[in-house]
Amino acid sequence: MIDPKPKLAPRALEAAAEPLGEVSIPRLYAYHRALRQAQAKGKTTITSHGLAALLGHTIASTQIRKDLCALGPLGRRGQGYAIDPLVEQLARVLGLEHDWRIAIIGFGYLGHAFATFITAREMRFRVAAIFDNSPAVIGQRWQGIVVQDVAQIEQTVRAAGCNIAVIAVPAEAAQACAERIADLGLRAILNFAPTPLLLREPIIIRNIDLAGEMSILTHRLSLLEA
Amino acid sequence: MIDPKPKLAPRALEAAAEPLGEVSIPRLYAYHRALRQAQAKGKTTITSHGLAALLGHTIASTQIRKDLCALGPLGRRGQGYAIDPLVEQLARVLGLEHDWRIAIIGFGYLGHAFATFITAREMRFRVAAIFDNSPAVIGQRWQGIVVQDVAQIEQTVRAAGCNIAVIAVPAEAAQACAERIADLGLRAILNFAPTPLLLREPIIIRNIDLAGEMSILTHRLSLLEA
DNA sequence: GACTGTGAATACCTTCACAGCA
DNA sequence: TGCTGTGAAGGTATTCACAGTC
Repeated sequence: MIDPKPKLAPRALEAAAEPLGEVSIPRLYAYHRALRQAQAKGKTTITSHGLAALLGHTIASTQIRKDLCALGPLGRRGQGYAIDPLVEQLARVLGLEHDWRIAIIGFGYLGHAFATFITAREMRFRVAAIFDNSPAVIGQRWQGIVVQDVAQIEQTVRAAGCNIAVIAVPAEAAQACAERIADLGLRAILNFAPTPLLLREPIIIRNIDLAGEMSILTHRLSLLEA
Repeated sequence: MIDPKPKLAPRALEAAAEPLGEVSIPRLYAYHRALRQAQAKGKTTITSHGLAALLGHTIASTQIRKDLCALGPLGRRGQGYAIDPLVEQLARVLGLEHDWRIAIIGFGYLGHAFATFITAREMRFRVAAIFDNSPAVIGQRWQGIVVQDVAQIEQTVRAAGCNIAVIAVPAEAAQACAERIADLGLRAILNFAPTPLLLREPIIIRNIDLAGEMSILTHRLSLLEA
């Protein structure tokens, strides 16, 4: 008999491995964003080509169909997709139904910028606690939230019921912050510090490496000049 | 992230080197960063395993060798790599030899944070012009640079000799900014606005989609709960 | 005819295994 | 023995081609 499942790489130790590719998620989010705009304009159906056009053809319509097809039977052949159920299903898959409570650690310009940015666009993301270690910053208010001393992380994060941490501290301090966050039982970190976070627990980590992004630009620019 | 996947005529790369994979560049940058730290500690040689350890084993040593091997004959079998020439070659490939002059468009929290962050770590990146459209911000100074009205982009960017633009304006304004930048002849954009930029010229674009990154976290968190 | 859904083909990336060299 | 360099294998993501449906 033929073995139906030779799959599964020795990846992180998660119970149910995701059936959905990591790279497709940001695309799904982009679809969601574009479709809500279409919704707001009163549109009720759309084709994969139409959606590609909304996205400036940065994603091929074939790719869009593949992605959406993986979420279930959402389209009608010959017709296109009904937008409402599509948006709903995307929100479900992306986990946008919950309200997420974010702890921001490090409230310099970056932490500040992130807080402002993420709450401006997405109602589902709520900043629930803010920490810094500078006396000049501790005690400040941002949208009614008082910036706490990082020493308070354990009590405050627990009390505020945070489930996502954003690390926006200098590289030297990031690892220690991450460990405390992990010990608290949080399972997701967005890390702006240009250093890898090493944790024993199975934490979901996304690194945003601004200097790394710049290096892609400079690399390709210098190729152009050659 | 959701970059157009620059098919682009590969003739642009020409004699320089074989097409270096897009994904490898941030890794090369991470090597560069780690190796400079090792340099600062007085180390002069390192093995691929040693470098992997410096990176917290987030990258396999095999991968490191593959990446470095693509840059030329840099290691000595049985010995390891001499750090100095390695750092030098990495800097060359990444385009870190030039001084890059950055124009920041949109000087809200995000633009401000980016300016501070990128100049703090990397001497090669210099902020050369800053723009905003808010009267409250125009005229402010940041490290000696006066924030200009966005209406001044054409004159100022040219005069300042900028070669990279960072777009940190609201989504609605991003496309127009990008077009003006492209018309000015700049060839690289780092875009924080959550909208695809559509340009006729072959511009190198990197999108940083903060909400998209968050959606990856929420997606995987909701899988864990299931 | 128009559009979705999907196996097959392709391109790309990473890991493995080991040859080559100090 | 220890380590780099590299072809081959294994996986994953994207594109193609077309069958299926309205």
